[in-house]
Amino acid sequence: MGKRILKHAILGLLSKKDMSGYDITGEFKEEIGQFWSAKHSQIYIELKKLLSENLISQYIEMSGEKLERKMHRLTSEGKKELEQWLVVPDETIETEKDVFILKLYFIKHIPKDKVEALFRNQFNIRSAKLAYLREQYQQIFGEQHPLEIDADQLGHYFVLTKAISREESYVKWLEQSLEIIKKREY
Amino acid sequence: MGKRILKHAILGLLSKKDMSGYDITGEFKEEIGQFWSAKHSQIYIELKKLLSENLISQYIEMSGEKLERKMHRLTSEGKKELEQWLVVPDETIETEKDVFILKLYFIKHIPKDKVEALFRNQFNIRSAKLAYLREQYQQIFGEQHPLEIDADQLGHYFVLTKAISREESYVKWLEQSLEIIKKREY
DNA sequence: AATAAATATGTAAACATTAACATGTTCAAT
DNA sequence: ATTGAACATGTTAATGTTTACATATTTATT
Repeated sequence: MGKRILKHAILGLLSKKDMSGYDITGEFKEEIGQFWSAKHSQIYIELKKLLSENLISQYIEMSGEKLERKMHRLTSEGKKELEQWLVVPDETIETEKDVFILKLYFIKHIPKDKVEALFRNQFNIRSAKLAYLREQYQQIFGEQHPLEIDADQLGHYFVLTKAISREESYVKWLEQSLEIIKKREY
Repeated sequence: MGKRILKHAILGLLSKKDMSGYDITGEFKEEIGQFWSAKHSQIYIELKKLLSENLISQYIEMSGEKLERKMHRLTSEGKKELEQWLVVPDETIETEKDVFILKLYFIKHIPKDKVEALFRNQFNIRSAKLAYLREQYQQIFGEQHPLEIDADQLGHYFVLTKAISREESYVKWLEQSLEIIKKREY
């Protein structure tokens, strides 16, 4: 990190439509949250920074009589910044941190029954995630062929298929590994 | 984060053998670095913290005449702390951040030729990583059957197979997705 | 003998992230 | 009418992480 990813993630989200900080917080709870996310406390601060950098502008929309929604819109500068960032290839890959696998590296110090419990827990969480992602896919793309997907939806398509692929691979590996654990005298 | 993962990662590494800060830094450049890593600046500070918490002890080993290696060893308290941490199932999964996929979500704003360049770049990096991991696997486990692997090596086996599985899935998805990009008018 | 790479440890500043604190509005259900 | 959930925005403190600064030794190569 240290590369202002959140800055550009927000610029990207705002390139789709104007949003409030609350909206952006919500986006990170949807599919893109599988690959980047942030808490509202960080988002409001980043929005301020982007305003002071003139990459976005702000206007107020009212929800009812008193409740303000501070909406944000990309400036032409912001759009330029986003487009420049998007085309730069990343030479290195950051560590995709995974505490479960880290723990497994130290399996020697985990009693066999606890290992099985850890595996089952991880299997349940990952399976649930996979089911959710597949449901999302069905709802949005149904039986649509990838070549027929609207250009506006292509980013969404790739994110969803990537997330599904990641979880399928994870679940499959969990099943295979648990089998090994069970079969071994340990 | 905010859950002292590095603390426990270091305790775990020290459970295998006594190590210096430099050694630990090196470990995070090996396979376990696929799932957790830290820079030496963070590690030396964490070691100090662990010392003050009495979870590790320190002694000096000399490399030559003047060059000190400050070795660290788990205390019984440290071992207990590690064992307790290992068996706690994690209820939530942290976002596995991936800047490439984040960028892809905003593909609408990337010119087609640049998209292909980004894909090729990612393909090259991921393929190289996969090749390295497979080589490691061959060197360490060869044609050995998982049921015959030494208990001491089991953690290593799972970390390596998980990393390989992750990269295989990634590369496959990259190939399929690039095919779609190429076939579409975009 | 000189040099570069690897070994070895540390600190400081900047930046990123989370958790907790803090407040108020609107909408839906009872 | 009340209550709870969702909507909405912010700040502060603590923690985690990276980058850059800083220094010195040992080993292998030329």
